[in-house]
Amino acid sequence: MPESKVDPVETDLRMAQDLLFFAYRDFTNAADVALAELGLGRAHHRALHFIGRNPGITVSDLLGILRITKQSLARVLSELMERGYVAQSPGSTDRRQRLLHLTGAGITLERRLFERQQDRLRPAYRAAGPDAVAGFRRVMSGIMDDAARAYVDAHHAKGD
Amino acid sequence: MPESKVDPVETDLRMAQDLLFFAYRDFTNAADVALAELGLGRAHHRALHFIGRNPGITVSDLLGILRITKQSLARVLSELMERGYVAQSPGSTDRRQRLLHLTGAGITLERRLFERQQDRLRPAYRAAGPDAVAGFRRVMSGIMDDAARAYVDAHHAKGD
DNA sequence: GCCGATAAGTCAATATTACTGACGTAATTT
DNA sequence: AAATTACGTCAGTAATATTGACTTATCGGC
Repeated sequence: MPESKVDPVETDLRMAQDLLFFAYRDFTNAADVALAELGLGRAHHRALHFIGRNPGITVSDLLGILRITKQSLARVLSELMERGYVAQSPGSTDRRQRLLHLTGAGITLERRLFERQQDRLRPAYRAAGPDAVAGFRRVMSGIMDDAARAYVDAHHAKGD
Repeated sequence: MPESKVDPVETDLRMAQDLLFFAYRDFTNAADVALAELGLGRAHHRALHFIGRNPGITVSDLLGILRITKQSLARVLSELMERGYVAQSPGSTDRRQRLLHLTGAGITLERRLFERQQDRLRPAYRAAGPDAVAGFRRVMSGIMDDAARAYVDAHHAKGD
């Protein structure tokens, strides 16, 4: 593979800065209207997403994914629990743990937010085609750090 | 192109949520250490980037790109001007405008921040290869809105 | 069974980034 | 001359994040 020796030129990397800024801005914006109706923000959406994708996740594992402080997460989590979107249950082997999961209402809300993001994502994927999507995956995986890449690999294994 | 009829399945779209979160998180984090040393934040970096890529940009055009309010930008811009990273000059045809550009120090700082992001981007691009990068571009362009796509197309035309 | 380490929650204070709405000034357009 | 535009600014507020210290309950090793 001779292309792996070709150094990406600076203009390519400049473009990537723009792509990441705009795509992330508009992708996250997609769910904002639905969130604002409920008085919730993006931090709540992120928590809902990762709890929904990882039912029974511990607080410390969630902290490790989000990379925010315990205090920042505590506010978001207690609001989500007050409103009945998230519930806790003590760990079966380790009772210090409070395993997090979405309630029925939480699943419904998370799905609604996901649908708004699908509206942006689905046309982009269809227009770009499967090969482009595979390339997108490879580049995005390469940008994130090792721990994040391990998470993605574990959750979205090839034959999954 | 039969693949354009294939609907992306939900697991693909779920993966995209993870990819966007982690790649954006780690990409933006890359410049944070250098920013923190100077007491600056990501908002300052974003302004430096778009002024640097668009010398002479007007305040309202910059507002349209960043999609923040005038007040949020004002604070960031005045800090950057106080510290001598950004300067203004009146528009030649329309003297109401304050055209923004980086000073020598601003160019140096922006380049330093860019280098930290290159450290993440360059290995990802090299490992993924040119075809993957092209796919990455197509998908990311598809996710952003029309105005953002027009900006990217104008700034990074095929034969550029 | 004791004891250090761990999981989680909490308190207090603060910073960054963002928002809304209103108002003022200068320059341009009609 | 009047309306509009570009920019700046003031006041108040909200969401998200931070650091540091402290408590409670539980676990694991000795």
